[in-house]
Parts: sequence; C-alpha cells; structure tokens
Amino acid sequence: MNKVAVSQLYMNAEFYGDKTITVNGWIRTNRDQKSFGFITLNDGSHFNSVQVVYEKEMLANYDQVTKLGVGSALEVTGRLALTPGARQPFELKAEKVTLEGDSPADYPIQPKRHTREFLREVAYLRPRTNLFSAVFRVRSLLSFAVHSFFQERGFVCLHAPIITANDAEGAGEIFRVTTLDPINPPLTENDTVNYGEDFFGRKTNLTVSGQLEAEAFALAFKDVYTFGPTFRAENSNTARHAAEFWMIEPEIAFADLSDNMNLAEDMVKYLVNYLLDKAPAEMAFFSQYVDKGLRERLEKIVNAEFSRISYSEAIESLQKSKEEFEYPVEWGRDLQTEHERYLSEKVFNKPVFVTDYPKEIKAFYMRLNDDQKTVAAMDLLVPGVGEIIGGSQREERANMLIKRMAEFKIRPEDLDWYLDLRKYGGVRHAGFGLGFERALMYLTGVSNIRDVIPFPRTVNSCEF
RNA sequence: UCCUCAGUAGCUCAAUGGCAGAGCGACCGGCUGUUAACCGGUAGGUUGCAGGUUCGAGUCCUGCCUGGGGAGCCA
Repeated sequence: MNKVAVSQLYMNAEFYGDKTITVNGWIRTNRDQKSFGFITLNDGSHFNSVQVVYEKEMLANYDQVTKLGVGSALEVTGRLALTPGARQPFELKAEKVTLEGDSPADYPIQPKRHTREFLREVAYLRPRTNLFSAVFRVRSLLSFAVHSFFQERGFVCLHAPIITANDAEGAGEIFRVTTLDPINPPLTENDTVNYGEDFFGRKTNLTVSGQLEAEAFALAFKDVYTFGPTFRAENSNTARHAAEFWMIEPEIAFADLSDNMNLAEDMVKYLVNYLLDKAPAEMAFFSQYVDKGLRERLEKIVNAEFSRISYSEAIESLQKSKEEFEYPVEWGRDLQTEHERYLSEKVFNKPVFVTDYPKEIKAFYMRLNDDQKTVAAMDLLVPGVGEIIGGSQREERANMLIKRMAEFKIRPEDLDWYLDLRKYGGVRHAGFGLGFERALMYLTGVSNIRDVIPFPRTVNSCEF
C-alpha cells in the first residue's frame, strides 16, 4: 500500500500518474449518479482536495459509498489518473473505499456558506472548512518563518518564563497564578492574603511580556528573540484582542531605534515573502474571497520602503488634515485608533513607523531622548489592523532608568536584577513586540483575531 | 466597561400588531462526467429567556442572556 498525502500529489502529480496509491481524508462533498459518483476528499495536507471517482462495477460496496455523508473519514485506494484538460489536474479512480469513521446527517459543517460566528461555535470542526484550513496551515507556516528569519540571522531563541513575579511593567492586567485556597486563604496579621505561603512564596502571575528576560539574554548573546504565549486579563471586547496570544519579541544589543526599525521592516517583508512563496493556494484564496486585492497589496509592500514619521510630525499632519476626528489631536495625547487609521490608510496607505512619543504616554523602560520630552519608541501601524508592532530603544543609563521608575511609582527593589543589567556591562539596546495573531490577520485579511487562533480565549469565553 | 445592531427550521434570512415562510442543507426518488451538480418530492418551529401591554405579540414595552460591529486598554 502506497500511502500518499494530497499535498504530495499536487507537488508531484507526474510521478504518481497512473500509479496505484492510497489516500486518507474526510469527505467534503459526495455526488452520486446512477452507476458512478464523485467524492471530494480533503486530507488537510493541502488547501485543495482530491476528487475520487467511483463506479458501480468497480466497488463491491458501491451502494454504501453513495450514502456516505459529508465529514466521513475514508481510506481510498485507486489509480491516479492525470486529467490535464479537466478542472482538477488529476483524480483518483477508486478501486477500494473503506469507511474509517462515519459522519451522520447532523454533521454541522455543510457544503455551503457558513458565517464565521457559527463556525466559532464549532471551533473543533471548523479546521475542516476551506477558510480555516487555509488560516491554520498559514499560521503553522508563519510560525516556522518567524524562527527561520531570526535563525538565519544568528539570533538566539530564548524561552522566557510563562510564570513570573514581574508585574511592575504595567503592560496589562495580569492573570494571578496561585495554589492558595480561594475560599479560605492564609492571612497576614493585617487580614490580607498571605502570598508568602503561596506555591512560589510570593505573588506570581502569567507573563504579559518576555521582554525583560530577553533584555538579559541580549546582553549576553547580542541578538535574541522570544516567541511564546502571552496573557492579558484586560476586559477588551474587540476583534483584535485576546486573553491568550503569541508574541515575538526580538531584542538586539549595540543597537539603537533605527536598527530596531530596520529589523522590524526586514522581518515583516521576510514573512510576507515566505507566505507568498510557500502558501500560494492559500494566499490566492484569501485574496479572492476574504480580502479582495490582498495579494497585490502584500506584493507592493515587499518592494516599498515603510514610511517613518515622528509622533510630533504625525500630530502636525493630523492637525493640518481636513478630517473630522472624534478625539482631539493635541501634542501629549496618545494617538487614537481613528488617528492611526488615518495615518496608515489615508496618508501613507502602507505600513508606517511612528516614533519618538511623549515620555508620559509610554513605558518606563524606553530611552529618554535628548529633548527630555520624548522617548525612543516606535509603533508600526498597518492598514486594516492598526498597531502590530510596538518597540523602543531601552534606557541603558542606570540613573535615568531609576528616575523614570520613580515617575511610574515602580520600586527599584522590585526590579533590582533589571537595574543590575545596566550596572554590569550595560550597553545600548533595543527591541520590539510583534503580535503574532495581528501579523496573521494582516497577512491573511481575516479581520477577527478569534478566527486566526485555533481555540481562542477572550473575555467570558474559554470553550473547548 | 461604554455606545450600537441583532437573536425566527440544522445553516442563511423573510414575515404592515391578524393563518410562521423561502433558499440552502438533510432524507427519499430520478439522471452515464459531476465540480458548493442538476430535476422532482418529504420531513423539519417552545420565533434566545422571563415578565408585561393587547381581543390578538415573531412584531410593542421592561429586565436578563448570547452574538456581531465600534470605542477605550493594547500586541
């Protein structure tokens, strides 16, 4: 028995032509006529399916096969016939069809249009649809592409801890990690919960960022990155927020903000090229059915330079525009979504870096610029999705960092090790965070983050 | 958390306060090359939940639940 993945057939149809092979997969559609029928069989290895042709005189179980429903799992052995003139390049002339798993008539996924909302309710079956088959194969490819981008450039991958005691960074609301009895926790003399008796002997939470740990490694390996899950307990109800998501966080030493942006731009372009090259069928599908013109837009991006504009210039540009904004545009205020969209979609219509934000609206670890008013931060805004990257050059001057921490009411003793990194061979360094799902949304045109995560976790929703 | 829209057959949606319907899917039958096949037929309903107004509520009112879109927070 010569078991073959459908992807192999598409890559090497000539080789398999006229040979007897066996494929395993699930029925997408089954159409029978009087003495023959067609099954569209998909095995998940390729966006496309293989068409199985079966005939009454060839199959002992013909009558059973005609009744097989959508979703049934089959093993089919037969001869691969090349059909260059037909709508598909080849088809499988069945000699033996074995039912491995039946799928009764109440199988929820039918060969028809379903809404994304309905498919979310059957998230365990939706990878068997065209859209999600494409999305999750691309997610897998993109994940690999991230690693190969950094590995090709000599970056060291570190697995930052998932459980941490850092909650000083203020990147977001945290999920507490505890083994204490919630009904009857140990108390201190002041009747507050005594976390000293908790598993780690202190308050701990799920990580909101691997950045601080990555900085420590950057000051040993120079170029490093983390790629792992991140948890934010924010009560965010939008199409681009999840409680559990994956983040890519490179950190580079002996480097400044400009090096940081160059890296980010190279990375985004690499990822786009990778998908256009490795997932042409999926990208064509997204471009045709999900987001018209996606492919052309991405191809343009690969060859265009990303725009770079300072926050102050951005404010000026927004103030000069004739656009009516709901929120005021004023130096010192953060850019609102409507402002970001206007910049990335109307002014530039391609990815744009906005740099050098007022220090008051950015994190404590960002390096103070010489003007004493702004920090060396950068956000990458892309049309349609908004912010997919946030990064900065880090404050490497210990005295400045201590001052900044004081302004944010962060106690030095809570981050003593982070300060020590400045004390022992501290050097200028920079890094950024790329939301993996946001990148995926941008690259596939899928507009809801819940549709690019296998089993999404969002406020009030932790199904499956 | 705030604003907004929606919830009717398995799915997608109709139905002026007056008999709850269609398309798709499912099932049965037909068809010698189908392509989300086509043609004919059959079955399928606590109109999200609880209350209220009314002779009469899918439709109007109140509360709740669930989902979508937008905002804030952010990646």
